[in-house]
Amino acid sequence: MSDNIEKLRHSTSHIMADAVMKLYDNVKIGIGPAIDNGFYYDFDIEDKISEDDLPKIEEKMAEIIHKGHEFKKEVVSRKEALEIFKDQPCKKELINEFSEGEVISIYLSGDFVDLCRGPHIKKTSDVNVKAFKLLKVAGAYWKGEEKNKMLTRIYGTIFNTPKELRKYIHNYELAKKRDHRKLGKKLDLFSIQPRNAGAGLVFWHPAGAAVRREIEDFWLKEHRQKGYEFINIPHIAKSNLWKTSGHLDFYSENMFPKLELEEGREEYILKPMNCPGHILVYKNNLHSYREFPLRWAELGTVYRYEKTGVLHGLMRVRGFTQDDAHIFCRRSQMNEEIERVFKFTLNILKTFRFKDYKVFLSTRPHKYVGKVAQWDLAERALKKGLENIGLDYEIDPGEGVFYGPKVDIKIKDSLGRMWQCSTIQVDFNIPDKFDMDFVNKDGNKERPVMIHRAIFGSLERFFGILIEHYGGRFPLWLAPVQLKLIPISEEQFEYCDKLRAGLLKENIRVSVNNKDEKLSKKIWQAREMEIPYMAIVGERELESGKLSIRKISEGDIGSFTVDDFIQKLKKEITLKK
RNA sequence: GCUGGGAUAGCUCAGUAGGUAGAGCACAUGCAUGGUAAGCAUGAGGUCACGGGUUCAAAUCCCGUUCCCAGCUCCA
Repeated sequence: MSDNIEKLRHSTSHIMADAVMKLYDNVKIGIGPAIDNGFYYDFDIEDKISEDDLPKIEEKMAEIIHKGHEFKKEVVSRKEALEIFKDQPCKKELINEFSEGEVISIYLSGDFVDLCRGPHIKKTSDVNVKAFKLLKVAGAYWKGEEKNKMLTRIYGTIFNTPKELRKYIHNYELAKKRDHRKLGKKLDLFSIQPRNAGAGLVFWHPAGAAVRREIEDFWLKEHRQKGYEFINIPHIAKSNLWKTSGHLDFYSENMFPKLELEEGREEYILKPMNCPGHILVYKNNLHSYREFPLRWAELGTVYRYEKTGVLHGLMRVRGFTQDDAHIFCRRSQMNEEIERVFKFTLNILKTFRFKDYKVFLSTRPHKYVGKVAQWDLAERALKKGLENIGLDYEIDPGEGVFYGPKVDIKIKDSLGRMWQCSTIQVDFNIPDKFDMDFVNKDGNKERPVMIHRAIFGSLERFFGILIEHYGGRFPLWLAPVQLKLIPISEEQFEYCDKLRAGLLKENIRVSVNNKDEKLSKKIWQAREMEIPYMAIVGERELESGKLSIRKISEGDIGSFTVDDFIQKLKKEITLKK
């Protein structure tokens, strides 16, 4: 965002606050910054504001804009500031947080005054009234803390010109069409059935499951090549396991209630993570340094009790499958393993043509287990790994897991919301808790380092991201149906069935449209379902043994013999284009 | 969980001075046998989210619950 547009947005948020204060009684103001794509302002207000009220506020803003008030900066003392904002508790709180000697400035525009660092545009009339729009109303905790009061937040946006505003709104509408929840229904990929099964529980329909299977196969092959072995663990285990791991103490609010069998017998717990299970496999044998590093992977399904308000399509669910792996190694191997995981991860993301992601290093949280020195060591190891492969990253302070710091890769959805997918976590603590060891060169027991990692994160979330990333038009290798056979009339139904059987043998996902419809409609239907290839089969094709092929992105691409076309498809599938 | 808005056919949605429900698509049947982006007709399909209340009468008004949407907080 350029400084210019940021100034404009921030200034417009002042104008909005001014308008709201003029329209409603007893308005207390929070903060009102510029953000990506717009601005917001938070209000503590007795009246309820709904989206229906926005036009009214916009009108008032237009009035203020037309008045052309100058934005004037004044530097004031703490005492003066407290006097100016004597009726504004949020502002007073902020003023009192200024350290001694820090410059406190206010900005005036007309009779509106705000505690503000600036900078601002010159005057309110520099805002083009046709280039701003208020977008939505939402609640937001004061200072972003759940224990604080919830304020009313109004979001808006502004651009330099009305044309840019229209473009933004247009793009936003287009982006909404890519929403995986919408496409999931349209393409019949999955469903979530709160009434019949429960919120946040995903049903993968045949089309969605076909994509998942393809992703899983790819994942499996890649991991095997990288020296991973696969294990499987049960979905429930006695609660003492979760006591040992620390989950009962540190993670219980995200866990489903315990499963009680008989009165007085031990309870069972539905796993919210896979690591304790993997550790039990480890601990069932004696290990030598010679085996290391051990890389154990599993597509492990976990269940987490998430608050209803956070559930979101496939992106945030209550039951999901992680492409989890745990690497057990010596300390001396740790750095190399971390680097390997980073490279592996980036490589896999590249296959799905992801380029636009952000990397975060999350450090020690408030609630943590273990010793600070070990945390520091783990954080340094991750940092070093990131730097060695030259990956740009941001620090996310206090966002680590309770047992260790992590590096996350977050990917944007169609509306720009970031979702954590890949994660790599270095853990010295759970090995401690489980008293894990291996025999070193000298015949002594030594504690292994554990690296937890997932590349997709969860298959559900990754699938959601993928649907939006491709806008529902999956590349051939992932497409639920790769080829639609379209007979022109009933005369070719039988021939198409035969063709289908042959193509299935070649591992092509193919289906026949045997509806009693016109050709043009069948083409339209296949396009609606984003099927990459169609083969039109009429009398001519039946006689010649050729297929008339249509590619979704290019239209009619001519005719091919069946064998040639199979080779063409297979080549494209292998290349994962 | 919190703030605001919602929940009507498989899907997208109409249905405000309270009077027991409609459209398009999809589905089934019939007609049409169609050559590269939606042929015509007919039919079937709904405890209007769930539970309570007000009323002679509730999809419609009120309360609660569940879930959904946009944010916030929290997370893969």
